[in-house]
Amino acid sequence: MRQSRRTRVTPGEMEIMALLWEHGELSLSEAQQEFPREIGYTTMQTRLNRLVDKGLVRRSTQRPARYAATVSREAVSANQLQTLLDRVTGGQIVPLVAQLVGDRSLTRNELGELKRLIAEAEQRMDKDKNR
Amino acid sequence: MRQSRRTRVTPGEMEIMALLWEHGELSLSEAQQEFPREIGYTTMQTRLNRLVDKGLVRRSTQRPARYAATVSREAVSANQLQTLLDRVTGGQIVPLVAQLVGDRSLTRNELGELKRLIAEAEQRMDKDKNR
DNA sequence: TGACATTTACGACACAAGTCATAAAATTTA
DNA sequence: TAAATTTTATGACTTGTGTCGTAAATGTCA
Repeated sequence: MRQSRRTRVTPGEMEIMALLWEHGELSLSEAQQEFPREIGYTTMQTRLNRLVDKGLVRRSTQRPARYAATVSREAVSANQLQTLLDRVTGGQIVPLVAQLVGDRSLTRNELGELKRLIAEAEQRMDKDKNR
Repeated sequence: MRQSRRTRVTPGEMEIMALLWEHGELSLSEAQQEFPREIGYTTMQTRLNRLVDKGLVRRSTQRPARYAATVSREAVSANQLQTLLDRVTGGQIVPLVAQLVGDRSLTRNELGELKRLIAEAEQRMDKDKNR
């Protein structure tokens, strides 16, 4: 899990990361154009460079430099989820899921998928046991 | 749900809110002493006052003023969970739960509780249907 | 009441993050 | 190759948050 411990990513930084995760490598000008909002060219430049300083983005050496994420969306998501989990329920999953399914009305289909997820987890558990 | 839409709470602010949620009303000096880390008296003062400015904390008028949270832990948690949900899976619950149960090994007991949660949600759904 | 302690009001400084302007350097094109 | 365009490097300003110091106001007690 490398040095990823210090993966503190602000909402604003997430915007940029999301862009790179979606499009892959982007040049500065491409990044500016693909960005969902209006944003100054040099603003995008600064933000990308700061992400590079943090090690979350890599900049190629070729002439029109290309920027790409160095961490996966999954890794960052997992990290944020864990942080929230710790803060909201002290790391306990059940209460979090309770809040999740309790606060909104799920479709029958979603409920079915959740059941399937749990069944799979049980199977994995049985498998481990028999190993 | 009032104007709570703008409940953006930074990690640092959460520390203070957690303190108030746990202990209820606190005076400034109490807050400083109960705080898990060493923190300057006036630092705590500033942080509490800024939270008051934001409307997340209320300050009483009595002499040694008492500070108390104006929003519940549940409300803020729900808000943060929703934000994460939107960012990580575009608001879809199933993938989020998948990541949750997939990344770690749950106990048989936890799995049982999760099944119960889902069963309850199904019952609520049936109830609505028959109403 | 006068001294000591606590509480409060203010202001200051640092750093991270968002915003962008300007100008130098490199590349493209006429 | 010279002009126009694009890319890059710097620096600046702003806001929000964390950290305190100082001093005035208020409260307590001998």
